[in-house]
Amino acid sequence: MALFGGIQLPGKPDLENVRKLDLLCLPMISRMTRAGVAIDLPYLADLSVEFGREMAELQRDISSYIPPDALDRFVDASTAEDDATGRAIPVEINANSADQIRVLLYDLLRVHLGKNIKPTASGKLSTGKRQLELCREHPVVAKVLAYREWSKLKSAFVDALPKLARFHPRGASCPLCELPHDAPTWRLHGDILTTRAATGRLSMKKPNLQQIPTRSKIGQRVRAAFIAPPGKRFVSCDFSQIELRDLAHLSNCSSMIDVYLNDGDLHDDTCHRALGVPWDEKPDKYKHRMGAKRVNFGIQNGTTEKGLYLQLVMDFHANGLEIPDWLTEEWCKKFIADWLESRPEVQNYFELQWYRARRYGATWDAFGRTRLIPEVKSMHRRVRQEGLRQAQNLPVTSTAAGHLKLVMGELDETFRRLYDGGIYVWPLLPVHDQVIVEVEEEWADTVGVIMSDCFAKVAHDKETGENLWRVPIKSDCEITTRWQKEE
DNA sequence: CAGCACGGCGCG
DNA sequence: ACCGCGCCGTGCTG
Repeated sequence: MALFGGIQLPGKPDLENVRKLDLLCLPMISRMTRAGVAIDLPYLADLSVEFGREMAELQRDISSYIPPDALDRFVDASTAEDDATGRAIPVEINANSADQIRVLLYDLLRVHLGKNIKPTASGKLSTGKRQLELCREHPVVAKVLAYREWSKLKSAFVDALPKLARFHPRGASCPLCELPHDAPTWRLHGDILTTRAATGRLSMKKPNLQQIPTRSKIGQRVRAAFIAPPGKRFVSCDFSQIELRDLAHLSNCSSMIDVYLNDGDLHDDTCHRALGVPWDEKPDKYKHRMGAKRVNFGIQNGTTEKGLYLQLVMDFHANGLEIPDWLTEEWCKKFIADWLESRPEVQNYFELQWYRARRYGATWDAFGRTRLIPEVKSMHRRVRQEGLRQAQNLPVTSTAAGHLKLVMGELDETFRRLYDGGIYVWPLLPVHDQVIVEVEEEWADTVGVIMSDCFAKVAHDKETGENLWRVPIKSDCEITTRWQKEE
């Protein structure tokens, strides 16, 4: 019994097995780092100008809400000198400053009145997104949130990425990346770190290409700056709901396993089981499915009713909808309780992790990767509960991370064979549950099939072909010219 | 000027 | 008071 590379499923701490797993993906990581990914600098330059204009306008709008008698609280030192000359001081709030936003929203405009705004660690009222979403009635709040989105995307990506790009000169074999390319290009080569995350995940820095925007409309425009060079395609393959499939397997939850065996939809299943939607009715996209999705993904992290509530408030706003009457913290509490009650094996499995954390001071995943959890012995309740959530989360996240390392190891071998046959596949990025490669257009479909197949068989015994998981593992594949959703 | 903590937020 | 990361700007300190 063995997976690719002789990896075992010991189900108990196993350092040697994990060492082998971690070494498997190093060759591909080395190739990824050297290849880098091409980026469209002129396009980003345009975005920078446009984003800057949007920010300036919003900053003016926000500043116009400052009460006249409070203007002096927002004068910064560089403009204050004008006072002596008797000229009018141009007062603008620095919308990047949480302190200034806090003063404007809470001290001056009192937008939080009647709302339950929680303080941050240091005791000040939080101006975070989750809190501001509760005060959206006041028009200035929406402006602040909009400003934050443009600002984040501009500073962290649009303006930051070009500074890290390296120039690749024209050449049959570029000395930088060893990648044959006809046109000169700029490419980003982030460092891929293998020993950073407590969960065994890979992380990335300078830049971290695992955090390139994708969720928002504007984010998609940033992501479009990543391009496949002329004549090439991106092939991106990801596991479908791998963490939920792993949770089903690890907890041996019969109802979740049934859903996946029948190629069903877990979110709909949750609507029926925990929300009481009759089995012959189709769940409503917003009333049922949105919440079901949130709980399905949140449950493994020990989400609270408050957390779920705030999350759903944000979901409704993101879809331009009013908060419905039935959405309360009480409702969320019952939802979470019903979820766990209808899937008792999962509740059981979580309790097993808590037990391990308390008894052994550690939890471990399917491959034997172990994480110490000293927090569970803390004097402080908050810290203890933090430890329990970590213990609960680890096996799922860590097992899923192991799956990705397995496919990276196996694909690297496959790609080397293809290379010998004249097909050049260049792995570019690992993104937690997916691998992105660059390949000549004519081979994109072939490579997509090869990758999908490798992903789907990640848990198969490499000698017998038997699926060692209690659920089928599925994958999705996309072929694109830019790193964004097509059309 | 560099380094740091903090609040905040991008991704899975 | 939802897990895991890395990175931004602010505001303070040495």
